[in-house]
Amino acid sequence: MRKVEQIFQGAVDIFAEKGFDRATMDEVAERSGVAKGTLYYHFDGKEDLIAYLMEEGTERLSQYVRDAVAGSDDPTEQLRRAIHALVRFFDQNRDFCQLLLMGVWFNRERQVQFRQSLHKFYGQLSGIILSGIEKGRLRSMPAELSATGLFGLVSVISLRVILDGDSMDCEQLGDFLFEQYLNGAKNTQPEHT
Amino acid sequence: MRKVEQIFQGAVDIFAEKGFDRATMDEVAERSGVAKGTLYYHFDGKEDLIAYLMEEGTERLSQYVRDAVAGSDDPTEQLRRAIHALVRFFDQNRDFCQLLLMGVWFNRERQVQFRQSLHKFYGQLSGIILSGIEKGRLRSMPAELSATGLFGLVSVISLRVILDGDSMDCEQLGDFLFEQYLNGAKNTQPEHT
Amino acid sequence: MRKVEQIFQGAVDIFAEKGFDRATMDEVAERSGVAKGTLYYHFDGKEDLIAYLMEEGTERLSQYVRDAVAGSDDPTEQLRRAIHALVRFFDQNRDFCQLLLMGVWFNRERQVQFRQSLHKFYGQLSGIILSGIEKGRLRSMPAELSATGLFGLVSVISLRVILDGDSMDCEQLGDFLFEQYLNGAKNTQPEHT
Amino acid sequence: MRKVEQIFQGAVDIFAEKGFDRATMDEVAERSGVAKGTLYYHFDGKEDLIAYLMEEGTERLSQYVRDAVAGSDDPTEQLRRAIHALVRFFDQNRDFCQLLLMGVWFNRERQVQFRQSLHKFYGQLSGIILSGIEKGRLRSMPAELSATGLFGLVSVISLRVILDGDSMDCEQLGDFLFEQYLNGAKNTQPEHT
DNA sequence: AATGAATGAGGCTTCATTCAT
DNA sequence: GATGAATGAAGCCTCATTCAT
Repeated sequence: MRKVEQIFQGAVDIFAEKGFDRATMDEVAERSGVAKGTLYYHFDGKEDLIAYLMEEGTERLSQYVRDAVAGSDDPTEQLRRAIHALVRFFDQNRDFCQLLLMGVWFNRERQVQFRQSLHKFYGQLSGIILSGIEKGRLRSMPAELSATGLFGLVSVISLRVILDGDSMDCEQLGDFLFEQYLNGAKNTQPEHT
Repeated sequence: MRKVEQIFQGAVDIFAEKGFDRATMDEVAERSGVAKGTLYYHFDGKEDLIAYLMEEGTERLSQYVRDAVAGSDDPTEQLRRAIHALVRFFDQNRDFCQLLLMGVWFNRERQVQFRQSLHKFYGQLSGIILSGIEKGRLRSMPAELSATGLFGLVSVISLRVILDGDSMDCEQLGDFLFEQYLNGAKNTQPEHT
Repeated sequence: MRKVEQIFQGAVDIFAEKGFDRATMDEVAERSGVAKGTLYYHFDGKEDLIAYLMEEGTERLSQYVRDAVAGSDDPTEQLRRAIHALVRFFDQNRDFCQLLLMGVWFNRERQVQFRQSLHKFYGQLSGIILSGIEKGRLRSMPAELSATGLFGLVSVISLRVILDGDSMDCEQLGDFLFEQYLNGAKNTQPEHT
Repeated sequence: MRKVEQIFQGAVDIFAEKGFDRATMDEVAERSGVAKGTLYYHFDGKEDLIAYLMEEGTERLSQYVRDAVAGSDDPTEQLRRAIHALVRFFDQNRDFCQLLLMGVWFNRERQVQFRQSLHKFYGQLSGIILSGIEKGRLRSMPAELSATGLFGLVSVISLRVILDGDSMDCEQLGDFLFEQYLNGAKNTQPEHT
C-alpha cells in the first residue's frame, strides 16, 4: 500500500517534531501528502496510528539489531555489533528514534501497550548478555536490568548527540559506548611515577 | 508563597500521571487545591508552568546531589555518592523523575528551554568525572559524554523499576549501578576450570 | 458557498444587536444556523470574521451606490441619487449599517484594516463631488473632506432614525438630506415683513 | 477626590485606545496609577464607571459649547460659535471624543442610558436652530433632525482628521464646516462664460 | 481609603472524528 | 479507495469581581 507507507513516514516526521499530542491529524495528513479522510480510512484513529507506528518501528529496530548480530557466536562480539547497530539505527532514523524514546515515558495510559514492544527488545539484548554471563565473559548480574541500563546508556547519549544537531561519527561513538559498557569508566592503566 | 508550592506539588503529580499534554489545567488546579484562575495569576500559562516545574525540579535534584557529594574529596567516592543520591532522589520523587525523563525527550518546541537546566546538571556530573580523570582514577575520555551516559544508565533503570511498580532497594541498586559504571559488565574473575 | 452566506447574515444580525465584543461566537453560530466549528473552518477567528463582514458589507454598499448613480452624467443628479441610495440601503440593511457606523469608531486596533474599505467608499463619493466642482455645480472645496462630511450627515441621521425605531420615509428623508447638503440650512426666502 | 480624577483620565485614555470591552479593569487601574481595588471602592463596577465617564464627559462638552455660545444673541453667530467650539473640544479631548462617538453606536444594552445624555446635547443644538428658524435665518425644517445631522457632519469629519493623525487647524476647519452646514455645497457664483 | 491575591464563570479556539460525495 | 467540509466536545485562558488586610 503506497499510501500507508507515505503515512508512516509523514507521521513519524511530524510526531518527532511536535510530539504525539501536539501534532494534529491535519498536520499528519499534510506531511504525508494524503487527505485527512484517508488517515481514517486506513487507521481507526489517532491512537491506533500511534500504536502502529511504535510497533512497526520497534520491530524494524529489532530486526536491524538481529541482522547485525547474526553473523557471530561470541557474546562479546555480539554485544559490540548490537551497540554499533543501535547507534547506526539511531543515526539513520533520527525522527523515529526520538519517538521511540518519547514512547518510553508515555503517560500511563499509552504506556501499557507500548512497553510490551519495548520489553521484547530488552529481551533480545538480555539474551545476549545472559549468554555472555553463562560463557564467563560477563560477570554475574541481573541480565534484564543490565540490558535496560545498556539501552539507557546508548539511547540517552545518542539522542543527546542528535538533539545537539551534531553530525555523528557512528563508528567512534559505538566504540566508546562498547568500551564504557564493557569495561566501565575506571582507569586500568597504572599511574606512572 | 504557599499557593505556588501547592501548585508545584499538584502539577508534578498530575503531569506524571497523565503527561503534559493530556493533563488539563482544570486537573492541575483541582489536584493542587487552588482555583484555576490562581494558576494564571502565578504563571503565564501552561507552558510557563511546565517550564517552571522542570527548572525548579532540576534545581532541587542538582542541590540534592551537590549536598550528597559535598563531604568527600575523592572522585571515586564522589561518584559513588552521586549515583546513590540520584537513585534515592528518584525513589523519593518518583513523579518528578518521570517528568524529568519525559523532558529529556521533549518535542523540539519545548526542548530548547528545558535542555539548559539539564545541561547544567550534566555539567555537575562531568565536573566530578573530569577530576577523576585528572587524578588518574578514571580513564581518559570525553567527560560530558560520559556524564550523559551515566545519567542515562541510572535514570532509565531507575524509572523502569519505578514504572514496573517494584519497590526499590536503593542501597543495592546504587551499588549495582556504581559497579556497572565504574567497572563495566566484563567479568574480571578468572574462569574456573 | 451556502454556509458562508448564512454566517454573513447571522453574524451581522447578532453583532448589530449586541456589539462585536459582547456577542459570542456561540451566538454567532446559533444565529447563523451552523456549528461553532464551521465558523472556524471558514474564518481564522472572530477578528477575521469581523474584518470579512466589514469589507464585504462595505463592498455591497459601494456597489449599491454605484448602480444607483450609473444612469446619470449630471453631478448634481448623481449626488441626489447617491444620497437617496444611501438612505435606502441603510433602511434595508439596518443591522449592517449599525455595524458600519460602529466600525467608523472602532478602537485603534481594529481601525487600521477597516478604514481602508471605508476610505475606498469615501473616494467614490468624493469622485462625484470632484466632478461637480469641475463642472461648476459645486463650490470649490476639499472634496475628500466634504465627502466624509456628507457620509457623516447622512449616516448619523439615518441611524438615529433607525435606533429611535421610527419607520423611515426614505423618499422624504433623502430629499431633506440632499437639500441640506446642497443648499445648507440657511433661509434663502426673503423674509416677509 | 484626587483618585477619582486620576481614574477619569486614565479610563478615558485606555478606553479610547482599546474600546470599552477590550480594555480591562487591570489596564484602567494601571493607566490611572491606582490599585484595582480602588476602582471598586469608587465605582460599582465597570459598567458604572463607563456610565460615569460618558455622562461626565458629555456634560463637559455641553458646558463648553454653552460657554462659547453665551456671548451672542444672533442664531447664525451662535451656530458659528457652536461649530467652532465643537471642533476645538474635539481637538483638545481627542480620547474622550472617540469614546463619545463610540458611545453613539453602543450596543443596545448600553445605549439606553447613554443616549439620554446625548439627546440632551442634541437638544441644545436644536434650540439654536429652532431660534434661527423662528427669526427667519434658517429655512423651515425639522430642528432635531438637522441638529443630529450637524453633529454627524462635524463629528465624523473631526474624528477622521483625528484618526488620520493630522494636526488640525481648528479655525479653518470650523469655517469650512460652518459654511457647509449653512450654505451647503452648491456653487452660488455665476459661472463665467 | 486603598490594596492586590484569589476566584470561577464564560469566552475563544482547537482538533479528532464523521459522512456524503 | 480517497476526499474534505462540517461538527461539537473539551481545552486554554481572560477578566470582572470579591475580600481580607
